[in-house]
Amino acid sequence: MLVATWNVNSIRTRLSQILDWMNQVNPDILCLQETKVMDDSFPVEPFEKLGYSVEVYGQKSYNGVAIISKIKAKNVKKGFYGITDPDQNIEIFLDQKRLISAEINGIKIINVYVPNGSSLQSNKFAYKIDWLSCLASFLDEQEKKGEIICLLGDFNVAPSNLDIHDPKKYEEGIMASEIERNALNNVLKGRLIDAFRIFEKNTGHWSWWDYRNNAYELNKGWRIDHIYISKELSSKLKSCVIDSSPRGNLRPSDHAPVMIDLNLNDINVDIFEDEENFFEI
DNA sequence: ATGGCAGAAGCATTCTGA
Repeated sequence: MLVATWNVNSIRTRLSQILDWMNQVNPDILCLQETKVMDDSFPVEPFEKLGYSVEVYGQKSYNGVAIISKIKAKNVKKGFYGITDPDQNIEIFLDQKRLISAEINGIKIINVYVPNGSSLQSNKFAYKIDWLSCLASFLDEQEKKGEIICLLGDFNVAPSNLDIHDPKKYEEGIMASEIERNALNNVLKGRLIDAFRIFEKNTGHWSWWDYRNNAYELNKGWRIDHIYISKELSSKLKSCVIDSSPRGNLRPSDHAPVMIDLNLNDINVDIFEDEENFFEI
């Protein structure tokens, strides 16, 4: 089962590129971020023609997430919900559509578009840290329910200096600061694994290249789009790749898709049954 | 330190992103 994430930076502008990519790659689940469109304007039909079901949670101009899947998603939820931590106030996050979750093949798919934060001095940075704190509480609730998780999307955080083309230049800057990395690690809490790092230990692999300064041509990128999976799923993980080729398209998104392949041959497979073969982090 | 490039809204230019 192929599960992919892609910040497409406008579904309407990128539609033909997304369909082309889906025809080539044939993903089972594609999670999109920055769709930038209200739900009633989302181009659902082209995906349905390809045999996919579409779930959207969008707004005008900014943000917006979607889950596109061959198997219809169950228990679709939009935004944060079910958080019991009294310190969290989800009301303040309602106006920005950044999270959609659903059950597919017994796996809880959580598709996120984490706020960028602008700069460490900005109010938006505090919002980013608060949003990640709320996401941690949200994951706590999923863990309580015993959910098998695939948390994926645009995190706007490079987890380590290996994930930045010039870490010295961006040291303690936005997407690279210790505060953001700690906030992300507090979401993961060791219960979720970075699928990409199971296979690749070296630097030089990016999922985002700035539109400016010829960053893609110079391969000056960052790895900020991630797929995190429950430990229970790690024995089912066959691969995790970043497909940088769409970044070379005419009028590309500034992000590339990231994809995992899970070995779920039978939709009724009990994913709890062989837990003896975990990868080490 | 700043801008650079791109998309949306809307029709000139501003806001936002990363």
